[in-house]
Amino acid sequence: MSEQAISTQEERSSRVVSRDVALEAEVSQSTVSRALRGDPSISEATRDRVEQAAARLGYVPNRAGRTLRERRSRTVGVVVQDIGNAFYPLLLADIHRELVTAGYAVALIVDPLHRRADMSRMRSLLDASFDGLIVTTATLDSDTSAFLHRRGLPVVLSVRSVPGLDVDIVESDNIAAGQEAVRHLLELGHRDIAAIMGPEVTSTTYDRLVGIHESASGLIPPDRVLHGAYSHESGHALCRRLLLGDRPPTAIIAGNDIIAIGAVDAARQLGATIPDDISIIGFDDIPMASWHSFRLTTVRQDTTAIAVQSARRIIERIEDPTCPISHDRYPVSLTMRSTTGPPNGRANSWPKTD
Amino acid sequence: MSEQAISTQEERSSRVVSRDVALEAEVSQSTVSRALRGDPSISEATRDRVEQAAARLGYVPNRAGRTLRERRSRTVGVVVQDIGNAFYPLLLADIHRELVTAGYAVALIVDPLHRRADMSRMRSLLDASFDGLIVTTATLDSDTSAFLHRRGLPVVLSVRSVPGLDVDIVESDNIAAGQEAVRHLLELGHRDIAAIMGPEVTSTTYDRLVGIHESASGLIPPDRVLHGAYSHESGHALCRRLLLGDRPPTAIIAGNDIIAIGAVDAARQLGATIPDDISIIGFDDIPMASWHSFRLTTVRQDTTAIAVQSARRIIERIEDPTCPISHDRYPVSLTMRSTTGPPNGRANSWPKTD
DNA sequence: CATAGTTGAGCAAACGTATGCACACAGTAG
DNA sequence: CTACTGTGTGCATACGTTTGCTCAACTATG
Repeated sequence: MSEQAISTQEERSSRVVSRDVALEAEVSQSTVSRALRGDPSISEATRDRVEQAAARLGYVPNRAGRTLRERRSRTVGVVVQDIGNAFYPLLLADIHRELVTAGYAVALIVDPLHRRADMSRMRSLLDASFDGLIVTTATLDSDTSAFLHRRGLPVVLSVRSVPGLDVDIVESDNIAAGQEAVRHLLELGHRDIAAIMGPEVTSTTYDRLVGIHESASGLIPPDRVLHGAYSHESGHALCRRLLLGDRPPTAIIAGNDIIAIGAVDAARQLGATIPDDISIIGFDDIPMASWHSFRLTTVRQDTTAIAVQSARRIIERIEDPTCPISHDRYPVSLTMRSTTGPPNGRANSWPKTD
Repeated sequence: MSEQAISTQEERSSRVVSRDVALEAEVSQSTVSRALRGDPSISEATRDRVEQAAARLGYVPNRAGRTLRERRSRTVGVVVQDIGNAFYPLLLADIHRELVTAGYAVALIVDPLHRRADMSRMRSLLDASFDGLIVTTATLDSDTSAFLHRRGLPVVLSVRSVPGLDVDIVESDNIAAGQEAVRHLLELGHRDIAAIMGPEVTSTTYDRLVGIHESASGLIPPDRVLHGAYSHESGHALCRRLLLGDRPPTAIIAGNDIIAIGAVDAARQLGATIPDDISIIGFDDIPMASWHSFRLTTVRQDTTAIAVQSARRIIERIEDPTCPISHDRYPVSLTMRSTTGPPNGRANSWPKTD
């Protein structure tokens, strides 16, 4: 009871709690809560008084207290694998904007979730810090998302999917994307096509390959399909290997734009002219693809739409856990630029440099 | 008291709390807490029993509860302006790794903090969600960081700084960086140098310009210094303006690598040869700078060191708020690649295309 | 004037955790 | 056999919110 004596005005700097506001406004603590949350059962006069007191003291409600009481944190975790990859920041920015607008905070979880080993870090996702999770790192060989989901945590799989899971999924029509890429190259007259894809365990690579093989009808044998990371480095190295090999292809399908740009760099480094000597096509259409130095032909995916929808889905699922599972698959579209063209008949004039 | 009857085994899926574990292990709730936190006053036998019970039930401590009780969230907020900018994901990845290793969670705050207007969102940073903040968006004209800091929230300014603030700062020696860039160009023989910088209100641009002017000793008049966003687009547009203007410079200093690459793209688009017709130098040395298509000469800053140090500083400050203010300034180094060379005497052969 | 209805605000109980303090029990020394 | 140290647990409280319920004070109505 002696605390009342102490709490005057000078204690503003550190932590002001609702009881302090209550004292200042000469009401009860519950009235402060209600007034600030806009409860209609509080008279306008009281509300004013409370709001002014709160402003005077610089009160801001403690999140942990609210979370504990409400049993919801209003925070969504976004799991990303490699934010160094230009694609993810893009996605993240849109997801973030959407979630913040809806009143949710965003926690970033950079993580090699796919490794089963790291259970301890996975556990920590269950500590009720998050009302839900947007997972962009799902892999076909991992049951992580399934595990989280089974534990009752709302989960949305974004960009990548896992089949046979009763989880919301937001992705592109990657099979169509693969088909589109091949169709474009076939129309240009290419018959000798290779692919530099991402990890086999990602649905993006898997589905795009399905589409590729569907449209190429046997034209692309398994040994023409290489796998690596979704990185510039990988695209560079694997393209180099292809071009320096026995029988260089006339066209390369890259697993995404970053790989494609790596491939472009490797080809140029070897003295090849794009698209005359070698055509290269990517997926995604990240901003970089349109830069003048690349002008990359690519199968565009609507990243913004996926981001926005992922955010909306997770919110929907959080607020009504029983709503029906959804599977959104967004259409893709070919964006023609300057890295693809008809194959030339002549013998290749490269490598010019070693 | 009747709850005891209900809580058997089946309630695992949703939320298991420490009291449930207590019942399962036949100890008190406090013993569960102590056992799981490794309190030495708990006997090994009991600890084992508790741990097994916890495992059986899949218990994971509730973060909000702990935060409330401990009055610390073990969460650090990282404020970023534009994660679409390749530089920030890079920084973020390192910061994230470091913080997570130290047991802190990372919250991403993408934010135009510099606008005074948006006080409401700033307030929410004070809700005790964060034990501290790493701010990478500080601008010279904003008192946001000062405000947060004055409210007792530990703050570290990373990458960008604000002078005259008693806040920890981790940045590069940007004045030296500016000097270095100019020195390199002067040594190559350039006398007609222009600059395409970032926003004037950022310390990075400000300091680099200070260094530039110091070393150029009047060689670069104010009208040769352009300002824009730290973006490819801005670099592209401003470089184009320079090259199409009355008296194109022989060299351009770009505010960072993204701007530089934008400039490179613009120059190439106009048919200029780099570095023969125009030399371009950037700052940062992001991975992209070394890609074969650019091979950008740039003044390297040690992003990883800054990231790691920022993380360590904020932790230090959180755990001992009274420790002395630090100001780390990391050295930079010129990385010579292929976008700079001696100016050619000939009349420019471009623009070749309109 | 008494009673019912309406409005506005307070009391108190959670939410799940960590921890100071009390205390029971064993073992040793007196 | 008593007293006295440890050693290991449990009790109870506090962290800051939100909210169901109670209740006082009015106003309107019979």
